[in-house]
Amino acid sequence: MENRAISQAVIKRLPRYMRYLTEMRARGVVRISSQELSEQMKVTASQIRQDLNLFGGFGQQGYGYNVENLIHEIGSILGLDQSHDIIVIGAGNLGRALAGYANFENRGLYIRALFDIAPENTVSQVRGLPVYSMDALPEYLRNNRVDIAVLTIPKTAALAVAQTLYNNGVRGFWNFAHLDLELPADAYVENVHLSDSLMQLTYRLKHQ
Amino acid sequence: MENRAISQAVIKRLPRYMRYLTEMRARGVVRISSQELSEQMKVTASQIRQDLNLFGGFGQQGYGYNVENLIHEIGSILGLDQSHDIIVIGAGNLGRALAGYANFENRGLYIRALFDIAPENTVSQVRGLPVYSMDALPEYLRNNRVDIAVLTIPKTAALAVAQTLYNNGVRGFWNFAHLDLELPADAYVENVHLSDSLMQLTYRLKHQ
DNA sequence: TTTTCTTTGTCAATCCTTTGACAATGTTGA
DNA sequence: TCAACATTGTCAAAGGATTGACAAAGAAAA
Repeated sequence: MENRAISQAVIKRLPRYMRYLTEMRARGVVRISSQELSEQMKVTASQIRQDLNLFGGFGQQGYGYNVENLIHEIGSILGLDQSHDIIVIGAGNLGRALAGYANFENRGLYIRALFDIAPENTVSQVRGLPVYSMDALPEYLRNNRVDIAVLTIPKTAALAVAQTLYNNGVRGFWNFAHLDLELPADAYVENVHLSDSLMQLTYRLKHQ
Repeated sequence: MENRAISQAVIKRLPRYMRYLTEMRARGVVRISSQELSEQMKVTASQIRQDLNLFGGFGQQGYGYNVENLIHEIGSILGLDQSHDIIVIGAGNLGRALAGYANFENRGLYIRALFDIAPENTVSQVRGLPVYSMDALPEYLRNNRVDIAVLTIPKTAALAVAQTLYNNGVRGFWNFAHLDLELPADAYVENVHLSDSLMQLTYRLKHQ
């Protein structure tokens, strides 16, 4: 696709554009100028135009951007034009919460199964999704495509499980365990540290 | 405390320092140089020294930093030296997952209660925490201190609930609803958009 | 003690990101 | 069809963040 290096800052903003545009489309908005969008999103119009232009000119002088088209383009940039098969490791509250996200499927993100070490969790089902024992993981990986594994397990278990997944071809990791996962360079790990974000809040409560 | 403006970038890094240092302390590490820490955290030593110096000199030339002391100092910067009373609005899987975080209490973060609109959820209990009906919220707020409200409710309900909370004195909001909450300037809102982070992962899977 | 070594705190240079400005271009209305 | 208008795409300037370098300060060793 594009060849210039896109900065992390820009990539982080794309899903946010997506959210606002999808919201607008739901309200029946057909076209939008960078100026209007910037007012709603509380960013500069210049930044929006600059960001979008990194990927090609999606707008039209004198007109603005077509909302539907822009959603399509940004979705394609984000890889949401192709479907992703996802499994969740750890069927605790967090794992079940993520597996239950209703909107993922609209974006081609399909949760296929959950895995858990505790027998009590392997009996029931979440949203009709199968919950398997961890023992069944290697075999599952041999027989099923998995693009992304969501890790909602304790940090003590995370690295070993991630390595098993990696060795069986999984390259996308959405990690909620409390450590920064380190895997070979061809694996893509998104570490989510929820408590880090809470601490930013306590910082601001104290200082502002 | 300090008077210079601290950039958002720095504040985001503080909890990460905290994590690595706590981990080290658990392994019995007593002192650490910015050089060693930088190697483990994969950042530059210069950045660590620069960050810490914004808040005062916690190190000692020729020695480095005392791990215990540094944890204490960063904790204080982050406001973890004072206790925070927290309630969770929405007792679904996500709300229960956050209410169940074991490590919060070590940091002075006390989850006091959950609230939910659905009767089925108000009967049971999470970790011994009371789960109240949403109707009971205004009265609870009149009788109890609440520093932070965690919102794990649908975006359609989020703004109205947040305004009720704000009007009853709550100023900290950890928002998981799929919208950017807008409240008066003296409220501190930390918006967490989990699906945004997943999309960064799909971006990288597609492009790298 | 004294010397050598280590490592911080800090400054300036570099690098990256954001913003403002405007020519180019297509839209809209007459 | 043409003139007036709106808005993009893009460039350069301004603003922030990160890095490298080194003097100052204390630790460790002799």
